[in-house]
Amino acid sequence: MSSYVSNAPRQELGGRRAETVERLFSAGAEELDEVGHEALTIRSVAGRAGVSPATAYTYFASKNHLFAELFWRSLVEDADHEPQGADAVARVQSVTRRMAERLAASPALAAAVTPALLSSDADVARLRLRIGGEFLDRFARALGEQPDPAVLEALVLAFSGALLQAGMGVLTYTDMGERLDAVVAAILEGHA
Amino acid sequence: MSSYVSNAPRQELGGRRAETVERLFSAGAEELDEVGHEALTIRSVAGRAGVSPATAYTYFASKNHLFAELFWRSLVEDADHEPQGADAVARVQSVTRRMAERLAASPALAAAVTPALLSSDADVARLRLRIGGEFLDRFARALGEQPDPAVLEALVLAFSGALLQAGMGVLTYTDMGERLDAVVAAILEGHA
DNA sequence: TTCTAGGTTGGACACGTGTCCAGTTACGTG
DNA sequence: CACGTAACTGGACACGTGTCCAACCTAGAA
Repeated sequence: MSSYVSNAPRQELGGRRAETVERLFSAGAEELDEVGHEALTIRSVAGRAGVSPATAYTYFASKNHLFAELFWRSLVEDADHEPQGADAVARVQSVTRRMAERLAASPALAAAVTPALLSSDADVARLRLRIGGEFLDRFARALGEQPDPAVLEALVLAFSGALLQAGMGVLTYTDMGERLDAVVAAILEGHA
Repeated sequence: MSSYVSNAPRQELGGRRAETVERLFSAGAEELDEVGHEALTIRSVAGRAGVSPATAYTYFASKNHLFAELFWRSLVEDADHEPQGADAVARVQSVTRRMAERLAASPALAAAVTPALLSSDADVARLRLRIGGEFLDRFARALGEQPDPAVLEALVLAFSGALLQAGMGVLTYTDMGERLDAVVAAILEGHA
């Protein structure tokens, strides 16, 4: 079942609904770092938001959709942040560092989103594409004019990989930042 | 609940059990590409293997554990394959190509394993580490002596990333092979 | 043959998921 | 104020998941 939120892109949803969805988002975020994504239930989120489960389900098709939506929000929240640094290496590193920091700051969300994005849910699929696009944009902007497509792709893949590894608990999100610095440098070496 | 299979590493399990588990593996693999990982049920696999669900659960802690175990098997099945090629680039590419081919050959398993490996299940966690180790080994071997650790890590991350993207359906597994060729070349450029 | 583990079984259990829909409540427009 | 519609509710539903355990086979040793 396809649900309301971000369903019709760019179309803000009206007054009452906006409030309800807002309350659901907050409740979701709180619940998430209180009990973690495993224990979180749409019903518990609904309860915390003072709303019935049925209502929650009109906004979010699934737990995974909620996670994806929360992640997307935290991503756009940070959209204004411009890559810092003189050369491409530094700029790309500033992007990965920034993302790693934000993930480290909300570990529960980070842990939730990786599996969530793999869901076959239609609403998740839509967000997945947007999120992927956003990553791509950020790297492209950091690289500057005429980026080598293979390099750009290598960066996106390495970053996704890091996300995956961290999601699996092989890497902590703070490690991730440091490791990616080296990886970025290695990838960009010889690509002035 | 921790289950039998690969629980005590290197310890083959005895006659009767070995047969049962074997039947479960085959049934699992068949079921997997007949109905896909979403629809697959431990109970249905048990049924197909001519075994009760309770029995199946003594071998596999969960659906995810089954997928991880199947993937691990398909990986070791291919362990003897040596990297081909004169230089590091070619050798690494032969590794990624090979993996991509195998994944393309069993798309259902590929689609199943990515989410499965993210499970917090203890049995899955164990396999996850082994699998990660295996990837690392293969790349290290392909790179030859004294590989630059950052390069090695970049490769592993890019590969995991590709796996993730393909798992999300952004990439087909056949695309994956080709794209990785370019990415590998880009990463290795300037690292003789 | 009888005994005894190791394996297997059936079936009930508690819980979570997402769906559905008839009925109720709140809002803003006339 | 009254009324229609948009939003919400409650509660039942079908289904899947993984757990548990007493009873039951079955093969091989005594």
